[in-house]
Amino acid sequence: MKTNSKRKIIIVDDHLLFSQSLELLIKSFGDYEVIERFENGKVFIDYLEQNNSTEIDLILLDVNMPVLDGLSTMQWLKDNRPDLKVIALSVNDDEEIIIKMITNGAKGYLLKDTSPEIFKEAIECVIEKGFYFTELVSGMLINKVNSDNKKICLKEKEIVFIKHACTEMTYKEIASEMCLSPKTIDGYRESLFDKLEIKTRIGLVLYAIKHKIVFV
Amino acid sequence: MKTNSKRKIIIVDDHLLFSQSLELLIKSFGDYEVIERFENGKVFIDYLEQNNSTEIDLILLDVNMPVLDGLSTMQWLKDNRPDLKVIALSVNDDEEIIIKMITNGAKGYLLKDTSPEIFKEAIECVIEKGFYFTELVSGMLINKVNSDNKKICLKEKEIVFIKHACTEMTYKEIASEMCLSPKTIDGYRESLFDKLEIKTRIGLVLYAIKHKIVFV
DNA sequence: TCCGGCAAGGGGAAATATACCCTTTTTTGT
DNA sequence: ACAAAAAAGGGTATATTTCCCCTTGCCGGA
Repeated sequence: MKTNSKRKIIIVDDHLLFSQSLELLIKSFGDYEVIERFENGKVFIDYLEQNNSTEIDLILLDVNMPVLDGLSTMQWLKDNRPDLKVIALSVNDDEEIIIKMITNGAKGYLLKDTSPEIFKEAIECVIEKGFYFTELVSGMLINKVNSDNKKICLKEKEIVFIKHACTEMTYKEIASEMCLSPKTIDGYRESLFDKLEIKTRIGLVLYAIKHKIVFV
Repeated sequence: MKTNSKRKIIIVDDHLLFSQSLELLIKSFGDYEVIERFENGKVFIDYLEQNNSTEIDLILLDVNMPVLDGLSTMQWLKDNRPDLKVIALSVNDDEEIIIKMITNGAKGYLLKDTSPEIFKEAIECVIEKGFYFTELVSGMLINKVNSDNKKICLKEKEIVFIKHACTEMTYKEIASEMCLSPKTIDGYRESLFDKLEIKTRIGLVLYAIKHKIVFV
């Protein structure tokens, strides 16, 4: 199966220190070569569009990047190059992101505090067998399919309202900002309190921040 | 000045992929060797206490680590080993953290998306001249000394109150929780609104989260 | 030592803002 | 055309915010 040429890997990561260092690490494994490095999803996609016939064995994709992040890049890959194998790399173990990366086709998800040995194993595994999941990730997948039935879904208007609720505006001001009656806003509030199992606007703010609806 | 032996560097970073890769990068520069790597501040300090006479030319210290983070480690170094030169490494440019790292004696602060060339320059500069600051960091330092006069300082009771305010408790409940009259709580609230230039409890919650008084 | 100031803790009262419940009108999808 | 949402209103009870005042204790200067 394997030819005498080395496996071709691409790194997409905005942390230049990391990506350049990682290239050295990968080289030290012997069987691999890093053919390209990109500092965000945008330049990587540009490259793919220019060079759509290049042979690529594996992509190491950082999740947190400027311009075009790992998730958006993964979504593009799912639609345009589902043949490419991707291992997502990230510093955080945010369940939501991990699930999304995998449902968009990532073949593995590694934290950056993974040991080089595991890392090497993951690369080999994805290239040979097609996937590699750590216990952390498998656990999340199982956890997800079990709790997927009662997922809370917020409508667009509700999201807008929540964002406004996370400011010092009064409900009355929010209503006029959204061109709705204060009473309608009152309705949004009440149904959200019910849905999210909270009792006060403070609870709503905490929920919004925790679930990354608003950023601080 | 320089002997024929290489400069001795220690890396403290929980991202094993990064730290091992970085070691390779540093080696590739030629003049340096990584004599030890640690995965958090605690094990690093343990090492220092066991080997207090080891010659160390430079420490590369990650800011975000489990167990004992970069800031706490820096504080320990300031008190116990102010002779050691440290370059802080981080993915985020949080002004507060940067300032704190530097006031605790860090000789440089680099983002992980720094290019390897700048990185090499920073290492050389810190070892030879004693410090290296990027424009980003210098800008923050200037910005800081200009606004340092009106620094907000919160008292312990106020902090406790703020933490309670970031829950769904009413002020009355907070008062009884803190064994104070609701009126006293009202006084805290009013003076904080004034001090922090906010108008509502929502503003207080946002302030608390932004300034890491409470965590979400 | 006395006195003024100041900070912490507490109070009254009034104006808004929030929260909750229930009903009516309008839109919308099919 | 009809049921289901969405939008809006009425009314009321609490909570929050604002403003001004009072006591007590402590500390530093005259």
